[in-house]
Amino acid sequence: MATMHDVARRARVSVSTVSYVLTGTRPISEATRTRVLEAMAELGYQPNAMARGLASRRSRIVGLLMPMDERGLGATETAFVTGAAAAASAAGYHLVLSPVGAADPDVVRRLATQGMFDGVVLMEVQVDDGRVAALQEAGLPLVLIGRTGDTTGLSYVDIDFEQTVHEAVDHLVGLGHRRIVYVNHSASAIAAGYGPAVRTRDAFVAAMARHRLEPVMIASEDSAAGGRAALSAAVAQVPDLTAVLAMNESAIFGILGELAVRGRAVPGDVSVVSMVTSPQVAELVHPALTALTSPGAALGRIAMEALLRQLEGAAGQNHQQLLPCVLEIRGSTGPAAPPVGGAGGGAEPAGADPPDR
Amino acid sequence: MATMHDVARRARVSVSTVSYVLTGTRPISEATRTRVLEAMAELGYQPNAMARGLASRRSRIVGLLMPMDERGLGATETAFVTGAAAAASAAGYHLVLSPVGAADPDVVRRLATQGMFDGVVLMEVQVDDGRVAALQEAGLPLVLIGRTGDTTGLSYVDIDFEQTVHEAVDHLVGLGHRRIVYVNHSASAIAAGYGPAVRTRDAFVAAMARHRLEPVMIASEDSAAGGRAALSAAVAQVPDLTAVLAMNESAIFGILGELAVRGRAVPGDVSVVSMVTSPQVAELVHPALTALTSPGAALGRIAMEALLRQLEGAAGQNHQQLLPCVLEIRGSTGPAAPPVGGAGGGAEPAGADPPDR
DNA sequence: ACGGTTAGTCGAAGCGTTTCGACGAAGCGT
DNA sequence: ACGCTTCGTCGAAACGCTTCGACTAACCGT
Repeated sequence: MATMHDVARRARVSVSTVSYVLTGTRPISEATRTRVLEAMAELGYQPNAMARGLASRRSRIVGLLMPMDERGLGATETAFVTGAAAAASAAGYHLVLSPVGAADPDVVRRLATQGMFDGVVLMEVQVDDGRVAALQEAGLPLVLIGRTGDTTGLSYVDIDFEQTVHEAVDHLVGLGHRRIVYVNHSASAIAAGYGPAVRTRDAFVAAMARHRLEPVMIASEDSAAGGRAALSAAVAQVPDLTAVLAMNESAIFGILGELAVRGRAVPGDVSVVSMVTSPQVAELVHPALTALTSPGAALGRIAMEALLRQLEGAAGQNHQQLLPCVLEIRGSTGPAAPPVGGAGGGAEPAGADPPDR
Repeated sequence: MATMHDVARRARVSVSTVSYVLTGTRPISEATRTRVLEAMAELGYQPNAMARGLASRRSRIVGLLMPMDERGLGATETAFVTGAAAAASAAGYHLVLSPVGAADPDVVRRLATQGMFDGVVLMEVQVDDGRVAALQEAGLPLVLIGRTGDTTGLSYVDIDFEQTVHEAVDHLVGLGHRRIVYVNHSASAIAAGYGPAVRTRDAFVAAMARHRLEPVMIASEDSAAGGRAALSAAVAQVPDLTAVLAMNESAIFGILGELAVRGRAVPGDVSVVSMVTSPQVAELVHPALTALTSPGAALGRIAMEALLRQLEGAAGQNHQQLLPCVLEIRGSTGPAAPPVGGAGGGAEPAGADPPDR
């Protein structure tokens, strides 16, 4: 590995001159500049990242802090990561992936004071999140994906859940649906203050109220089995439901499966809308899902860009931005079935059509 | 940020002593050790990662090099990443995610000579991959996930595709299937020498030959639409096929959908086996998919552990390991339909739909 | 009682950069 | 022709750590 000394010697200049050529912090004559550049090329010189980091107190490394449990990442989270990674790499920064549980602010504090990160993006933020405080105390530039309850003085990007839910509900109500059930994330997620779960819950209540409808929400585990159970619970509670709104990308398939088993056609008998879903997933089933597709990669990218801006320029103001999911109407929603003839729990006139999907 | 000097002063020892306490490279008396430790605790001292890296020539950072195109990562690749990240973090290493296209060895070379990485794991290796040579020239410890054509002198872990395909074929043949079509990745992936695509193709030919059956392979784009097209092509070519073997996690849902549309029941008329698939995905559809589930996280972990071993101990020999996918029989396979009588036997409980993740 | 180890500690020399203060040589206005 | 900036360059001091070569005691066997 050639060092700056080697380059300096070969170009017959001092080390500092070489440094100035590299960083452009001081004027250098065209003549020496090219001489230095040539020397570098000839030696295949690459500046040493550690030394540079030590001397300049800027590592050009940013951290992406996220929980990483056994079940891996969902499509949306993966999109955050790839979006952020692409943005970092494009700006010449390295991106370190750090698995940090939502519950250990101490690990976060240690990371922060190691001086390895110029700044961090924190994912999967809880409404009340100790890690945020730890990071702030450490004085580390910080951008959240998601947000805490109190966001004053914080930079974040997040999905606009309120808007997203309203759009979903409006779409269904516009089709004539009145008895709409919302399948949220798990009860434990809600209890833990998981933002998306909590915010969509509240937004759903508000959206339904606006239409003078009664909001029924079911919490569901994040799995197909959870979805099946949730749909059963939904039907038990609202036997004549005509639409299901789901936030839970994992549960949605269970919901569809259970609907098929019960002989309720989609969208003939029941319309289904999936929120915060990727198009690939929505296209997987037949009929394809009407969905609110999440701007995952965009969020990751925007968060990273905001962080880098904070690192480069004036550490000035915070970047706070909400991006709604966009409604993409596909085959899983349709006009509400006409007012039910029979009452109660009766099965449906699913009739002829086999419940294939 | 407290430095070692501060700790040393407070503990009334020299800087080097503090360092020895930290690294354990030289014996330190119990008395001073505790004195130093106390000083650290009181000051909230954290060693500076950059300085340590510079002085010791070991950054404790490893790279995970992988292509990251727009469409993001599949479930299997994501599992590699999380597995590797967990292993790295458990060993006190940082993991840098570097998006590098399969086609730019120069970017890789630059990364390698920057001295930021102690070693790297390279994912999505092509059969003939310039990046491997670049990394080797740079003398950087290296482990592959996947493998090149010639693996002498290389460390890698990979899925045992040969074994996996044989198991899949044997399972189907054991159920009496004779006309089996294999849906592979896209033609362009195969042409590019994408290992999984190439190796499964060859293994499929071999496996079928062993049973004296004719191997029919269809290349399919990685999407539901691609899967539908592939199934159509398959039926066109082998109208009375009784089983489909798919390698393409994205296409599988299109295949199932198209099967349903054509009124072929799964597994009544056609059995379906999905290879290199995660249980979550397999469970998404109804009936759940018989699948060969990929040991994704395990591969990531093993690769990382092999790399770290190489970093710590003797840079000795290479770690070369193949892990087969394990067959998990679910509802999508069954006995072959009796020698063709009529076609459509009636409606089916078709099945299928689902998602990714 | 004496050279030879060994345990425990220190001081200083790096590691490869950045960055600060200096300094000579031009170039400027007047 | 005079001081004054500005330009271009240099040397040296950090940055916070690891590591090497000493050095001092205590301990060993003989």
